Amino acid sequence: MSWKRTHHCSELTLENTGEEVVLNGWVATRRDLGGVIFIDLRDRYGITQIVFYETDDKLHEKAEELRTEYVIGIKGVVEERGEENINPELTTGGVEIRVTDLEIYSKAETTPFEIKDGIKTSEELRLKHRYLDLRRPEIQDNLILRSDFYQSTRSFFYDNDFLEIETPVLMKSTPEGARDYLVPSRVNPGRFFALPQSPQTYKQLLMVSGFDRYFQIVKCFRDEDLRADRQPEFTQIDVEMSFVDEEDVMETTEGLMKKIMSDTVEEEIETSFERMTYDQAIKTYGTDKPDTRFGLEFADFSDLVANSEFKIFSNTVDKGGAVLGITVPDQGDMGRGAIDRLTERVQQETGAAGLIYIKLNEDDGVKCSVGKFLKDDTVEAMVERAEADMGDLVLILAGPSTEVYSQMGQLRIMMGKEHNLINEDAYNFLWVTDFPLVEYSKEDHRYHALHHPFTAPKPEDLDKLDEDPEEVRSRAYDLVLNGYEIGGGSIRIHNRELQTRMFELLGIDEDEAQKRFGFLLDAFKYGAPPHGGIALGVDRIIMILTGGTSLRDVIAFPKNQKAQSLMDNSPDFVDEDQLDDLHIELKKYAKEAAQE
RNA sequence: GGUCCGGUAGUUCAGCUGGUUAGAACGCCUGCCUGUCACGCAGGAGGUCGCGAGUUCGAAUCUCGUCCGGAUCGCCA
Repeated sequence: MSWKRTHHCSELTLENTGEEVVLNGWVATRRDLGGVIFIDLRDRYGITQIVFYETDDKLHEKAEELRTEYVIGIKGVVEERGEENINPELTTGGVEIRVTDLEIYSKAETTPFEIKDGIKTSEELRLKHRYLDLRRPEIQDNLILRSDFYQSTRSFFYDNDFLEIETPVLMKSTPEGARDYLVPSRVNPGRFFALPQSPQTYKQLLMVSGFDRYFQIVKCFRDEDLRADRQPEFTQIDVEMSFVDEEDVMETTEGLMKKIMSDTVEEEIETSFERMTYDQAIKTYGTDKPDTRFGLEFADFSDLVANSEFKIFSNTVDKGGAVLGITVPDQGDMGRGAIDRLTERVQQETGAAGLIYIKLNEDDGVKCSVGKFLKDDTVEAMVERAEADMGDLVLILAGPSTEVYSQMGQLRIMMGKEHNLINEDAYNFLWVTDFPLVEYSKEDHRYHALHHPFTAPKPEDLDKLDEDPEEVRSRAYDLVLNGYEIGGGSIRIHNRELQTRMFELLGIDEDEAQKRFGFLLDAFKYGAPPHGGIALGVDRIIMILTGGTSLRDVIAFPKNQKAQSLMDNSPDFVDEDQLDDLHIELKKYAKEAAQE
């Protein structure tokens, strides 16, 4: 039996002085001074110092047994600490509990790592003993914020007439897009369910059913390789609305984010968010998810150097490529060695062929690394366009358009981080709009939907759908926060004919379309409202709000880079019987692995 | 699947031009200590140097292979 606690560990203050209390918790630290033993008692709310005195000899003797991470209950009296003994670090720092009775609920072995913030232990060890890692206050705080986030989200949607409707976790596999996680069907030999990459088709069907405004906090699954900001199972806020256009969805999303920011991190943010077209984003930041917390926007020198004698520049422009520059402030005095190292790094990390620069400093004036091939007034014009001042450094890359923008984008981020140009306290929300509807895949020799096959094209671009599909813009929008894509959505196609045309464009013929998405096309026959929506990445947003850089710190039980759970060792091999039930036979190499 | 980085005490790391008994800090254990809160002091235990092979008189150190972890590219509509 455990004693019922009267308070938690961050509750007691001077106002409670003299009260008899019961506390439960874990021993965080023990400071045994001989005649007196101090214990920091920890629970998820905080820490309270409890004290054992030698004069209570039996109790003191028992207290000497206490070790880190023992789980205990104590009865005691709240006492005021002396002036010089107050600990300003703790909310309970003005008091301590003079223990009158002690119960040890559970002893603990020495933990593989210390239960405290800021540990340097490998992620492997932390994941293996995740239940211990989750005791650490900084991880607990992340999950507490996550809980607030859910609360805030539900309250926002409830207040705005949205319905929370669950969609199936076992659904039809749609090979379009990411790889599906498959679940075999015992009752239907040879058939498989897929876990949803997103409830996309279901939420559209809910619109057809007339549910008008839907949201769901939902797990999604993608069987692709992992990154620090990518887990195989992740959580989305999935939203769909009928009789709306882009503006309505964006406005709703902004309202949601405003409330979440206020409820979780107490930031009162401004709406409406900044907007930028896809084209603009690529041309000024080299990415469709620009981090606008710092400048370093691209300057395009292509026209200035098109006819220059420097062949790398003129040839690049001839072939339709671009010559781009960014101005790094106050780095005009960068030495030769540093620039060489930077060049090598840029080549290695971005794949750029080389790095050209213009240095502006008091000693050398304006100095371009390829100055002898360029006219002075060309360099001057470049400096002017780059808006570079004395003391600045202009970094230049040249190459095919398909590569140079993204390379420059990477270089921009590299410089932003290296020279501390990023305002870490800022939350920069940004809408990116006017995405291309499709892009051509050289690998598959066909067009791929940039967003998904249900995204509506812009009406004014419809006439280009057949002869110039890559020029067609879509009614899609992405929400970007501090350089992370935190959400994306679109106005959908609600017309059967247009949807069929779209499938055709993507190389999915009528039969195939009917087989894969027939249910959706059929639904559209019976009166589909215009509709659109968005999906927001919960894990990523929380990662940003908690100031982290890894999704693993905001998910209670995450997977490692190989999509395994190190704690419970999943995925794992299963019995032959189980496979038999599922009508599955392993390939030879898989069987061998299973037998090891 | 490719590239890069790492694997030495419970933890973080040092040792790596090959050479006596593999070190430090934190943690852990024991003792002392009545005002600590990173308690202090004294002492102590703790190692398959990821694994396998090779080179060598001799390998933590060099070579190859392999396993494990991470970052990144491909991939992620």
